[in-house]
Amino acid sequence: MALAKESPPVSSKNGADQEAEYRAQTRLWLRLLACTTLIEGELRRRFREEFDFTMPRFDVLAQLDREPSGLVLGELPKRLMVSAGNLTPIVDRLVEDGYITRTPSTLDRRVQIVCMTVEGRKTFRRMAKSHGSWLAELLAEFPADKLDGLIGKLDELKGVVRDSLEKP
Amino acid sequence: MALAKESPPVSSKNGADQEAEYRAQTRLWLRLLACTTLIEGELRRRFREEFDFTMPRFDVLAQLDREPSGLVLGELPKRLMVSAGNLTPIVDRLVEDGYITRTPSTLDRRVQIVCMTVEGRKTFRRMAKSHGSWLAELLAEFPADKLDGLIGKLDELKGVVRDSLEKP
DNA sequence: TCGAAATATTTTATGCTTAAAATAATTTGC
DNA sequence: GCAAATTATTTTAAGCATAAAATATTTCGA
Repeated sequence: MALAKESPPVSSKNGADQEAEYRAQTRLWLRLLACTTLIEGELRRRFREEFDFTMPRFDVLAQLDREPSGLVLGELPKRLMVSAGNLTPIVDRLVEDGYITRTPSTLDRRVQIVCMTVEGRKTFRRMAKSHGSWLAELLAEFPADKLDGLIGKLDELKGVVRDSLEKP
Repeated sequence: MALAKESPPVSSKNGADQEAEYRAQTRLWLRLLACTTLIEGELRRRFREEFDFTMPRFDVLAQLDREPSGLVLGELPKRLMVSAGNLTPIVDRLVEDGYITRTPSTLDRRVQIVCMTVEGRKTFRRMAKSHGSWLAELLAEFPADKLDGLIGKLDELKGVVRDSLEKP
């Protein structure tokens, strides 16, 4: 039913219609992407307008906020699911701006520890509060009793995708 | 129950715990972002490895595939939810590579019509088939009977977010 | 112990993305 | 008709993202 809404399957001469097999999965992906793009764009805009900040910078601070004693630099790319090279200039600037510190480990000179400063923590907490309220506002009309259900389904989705990526 | 899993609410001296009010929405956003990031990364990787192509380029072709007579250039940023300036170099390169044409309108010299070439359509169809099968593979373990339900919930989510963005 | 493999991080090249300003053409209001 | 507003598109500047190569350090193995 919902499957045929956008464009009806076209029967192929060669038997099975490959395209139709993929349709539901493709539709799911397009919806997921649309939701994420919409929300991300609005969050980005607000971060810029209200705090002259970016989401990737906020994401780094969010990781460090939960680690009072700091994090090994190499943990950040893993947790944030971005490449290591990507983080270098972002961390550079957060250090320059005084939000975090970057300290070489005395045990292993390849390793560095990044840690939020007091000032950084203060700024982060303020932004995090706004971030939460922006989301609450954007999603206000989504039925509250369906929130947990959707979260659960997305958890499941994340699990199957991750499994699929790890196995082959 | 699921609400308190990641980090338990901390009661505030000032009465209501603001953070707790936002928690469910924030969790939803983080799941959404995680799913999208996982899938997008894998699709990007495969596009590059298999076709030496990028997703933004594929997205432009996907729009044009449905428009045999082409599209006014200005329609693309709207449909793809990206800025106009963003598309300029992407369209430039697709023209250079012979996948699409860009023709100035005779009626209004500000306007240009973009249209897929025969070669472009052939290439796109080939990539689209792979794209569908990659998604089918990534999502294979997601229960088929829950697919439409999740799509529907995401449609609803998209609706409420869009409404929230249009009104204020 | 000393050369090779492994690990942590940065650099480089390329491409996407935005916002804001610039350019060019058309339409509107007087 | 013609100046001003509008519309379509490109340019610019800044930042994010990746992959691949480079650098520096440590660990491992013969």
